[in-house]
Amino acid sequence: MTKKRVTLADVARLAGLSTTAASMILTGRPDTRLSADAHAKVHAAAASLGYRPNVAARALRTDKSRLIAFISDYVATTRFASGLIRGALAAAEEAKHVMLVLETGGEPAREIQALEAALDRQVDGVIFAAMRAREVFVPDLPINVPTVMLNGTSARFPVSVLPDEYRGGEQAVALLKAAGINDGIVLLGHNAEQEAGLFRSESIAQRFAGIRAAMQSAGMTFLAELSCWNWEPSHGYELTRKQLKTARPRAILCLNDRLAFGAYQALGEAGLEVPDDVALVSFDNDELASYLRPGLTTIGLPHEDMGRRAVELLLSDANAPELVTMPIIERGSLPRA
Amino acid sequence: MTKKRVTLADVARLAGLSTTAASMILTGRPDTRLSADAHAKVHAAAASLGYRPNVAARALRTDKSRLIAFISDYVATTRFASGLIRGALAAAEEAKHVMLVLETGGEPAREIQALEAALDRQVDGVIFAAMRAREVFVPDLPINVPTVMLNGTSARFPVSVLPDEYRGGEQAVALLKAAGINDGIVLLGHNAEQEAGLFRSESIAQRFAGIRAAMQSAGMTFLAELSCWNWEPSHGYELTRKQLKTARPRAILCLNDRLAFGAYQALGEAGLEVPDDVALVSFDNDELASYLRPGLTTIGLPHEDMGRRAVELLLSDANAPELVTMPIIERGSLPRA
DNA sequence: TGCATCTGCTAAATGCTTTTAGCAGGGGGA
DNA sequence: TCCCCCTGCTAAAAGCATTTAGCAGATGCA
Repeated sequence: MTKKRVTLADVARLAGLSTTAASMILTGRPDTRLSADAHAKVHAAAASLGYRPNVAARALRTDKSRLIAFISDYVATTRFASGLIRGALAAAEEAKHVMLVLETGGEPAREIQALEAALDRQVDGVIFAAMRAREVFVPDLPINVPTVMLNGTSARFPVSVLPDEYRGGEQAVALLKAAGINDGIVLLGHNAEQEAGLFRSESIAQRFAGIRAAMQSAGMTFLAELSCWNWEPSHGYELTRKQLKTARPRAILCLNDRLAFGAYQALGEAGLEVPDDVALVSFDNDELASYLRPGLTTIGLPHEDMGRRAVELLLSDANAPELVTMPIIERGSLPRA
Repeated sequence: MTKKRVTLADVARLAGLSTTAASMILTGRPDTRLSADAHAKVHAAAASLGYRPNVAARALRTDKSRLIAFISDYVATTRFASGLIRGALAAAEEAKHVMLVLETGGEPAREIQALEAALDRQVDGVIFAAMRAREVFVPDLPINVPTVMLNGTSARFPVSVLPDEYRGGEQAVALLKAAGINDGIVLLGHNAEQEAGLFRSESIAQRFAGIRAAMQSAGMTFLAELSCWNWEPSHGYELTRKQLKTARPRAILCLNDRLAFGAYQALGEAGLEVPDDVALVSFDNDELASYLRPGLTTIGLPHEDMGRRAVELLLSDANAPELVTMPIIERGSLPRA
């Protein structure tokens, strides 16, 4: 069980060459002058011994660890944004890197610890991921490796990966229009006047902005704008129920799928059919959206793509922020045009 | 930006002592004979220089990396079992370890690569996590660090962490009985006769076994057992609809929350009230369960606890499997007794 | 005074790989 | 013949921390 590790020296000895030669051959150096015979012998020896390099020793010498730190507030923790990790993991694997994941709960003390733990391990780069897109607190430690902000921004690190919410907002409105719905639309989750002083996140602000711009340029206005701070199913349910008592909308533009879920419940209770009586569009492409009947058409948060992109940017030393486009997931909650 | 790292030698120099002394003091060795004065000087020097040990160098010498590998098939990837990671991450952090997460999609080639990547980095232990509890394939490589199976089992590694499904099954039945429901119960998701030759997983088999044992010892029988292989909302919906055409059950025991979700939809369409017309109990405590109205009472999968437990066992060199109890999450889908 | 023991500390080896500097021998050109 | 260059390879240093073995001086005891 506790066999000694086989080291490069063992390989070299078996091959009858120096460790220098073995190292050069196994790391695939290009400009070496070692003979084909030497190559063959070293590879054979390595294979027969089952040699695996000691990454710690290599890291010590080269200062490269093929390790990426993924530091997030709640991403791993919450099923909601886990697509970010999934994409990052996949891209890291393709680039033959490995990912250290650290969760901080958004607490500064833990953020410092996480970053220190990562830096101590000579990570080749760090990704700061936020569950909800926002200005992220980054501990004030010297970081001398590439850094990218995922689903968040930081004044200190310019390269970030965010969903293109503005266009997403526009698309939601476009979907309604394409379905022939021009009025009787209720916006569920936000009321510009009531929430005037409040700020959710830059990303959500973009979503609003895209929606409003598209509405305006199409000459459309909302029948009502229903505000609530938390976007949970129960709020969607209550707000929709209340709305139904005053005027039945032709469509509901929901600011996320959980609100839409609540709206479905209220609509169902009222005996209203989706999409014929009232249509819905929403945002996020939460798992829920596909469970609903009929399925909810929604502008998806491209978490997985974003995660991928983050490690790609990290590894390519990019230096500009990137917006990734939100996919339109058409299901059955809008009438066919 | 690219300042040289400060090394132990720098600290020692500033403190006017040897690196030996600095090392001993900073690692907090117990039986050293260094003076209080020396301790103070070294700590002061380390603090003023912002010294951080080079983990690679330390790992090289000590063969300990304070790194745990979390190798899973689909856990990080799927929001479903992400609680496993969450718990593991939290426990690792408490134990001042850091977690490498690797995802394999259940593909042997990737599993080998993941394990090699982990072993190359001198991890102090590895956790093999499976999304669905099952006999897990573990690559046939020499592993000379503690290993625990999380939500799965392996003949090679005896220590595993599994949910106590048998008791969970019993509890679900007990809940029904406690609510005064003794008959008219349909089991949604499994039919013992029809699925005779089929095997889902040991864990699910335990769930069935617990249910049957409890039914039998209470002298109860099912009104019907509805079989379907995949436990998605749409199946729950269809099966429940069909059942409603022949006989209305007093209660539905759903094998997971997604099936229950589908059942709610069918019940709603039929104008039936939960829990007064028909009651439901289910398994998993999926996020969905709390969104339903009324909330779904369910026997939860204790993923987070399991994840925690896995790293605790790993770090304590345990050698026996462990069953973690499934919590009863009471919401509103059963009548109050 | 002489010897053993303790106190407080350090030199040097060690872990494994990468990389720099350079060696030995053969061939070509003058 | 002499010198230079090329080929194919290696010795040794470097990277940073931990750990073993042991040294110098002080103290205790007879």
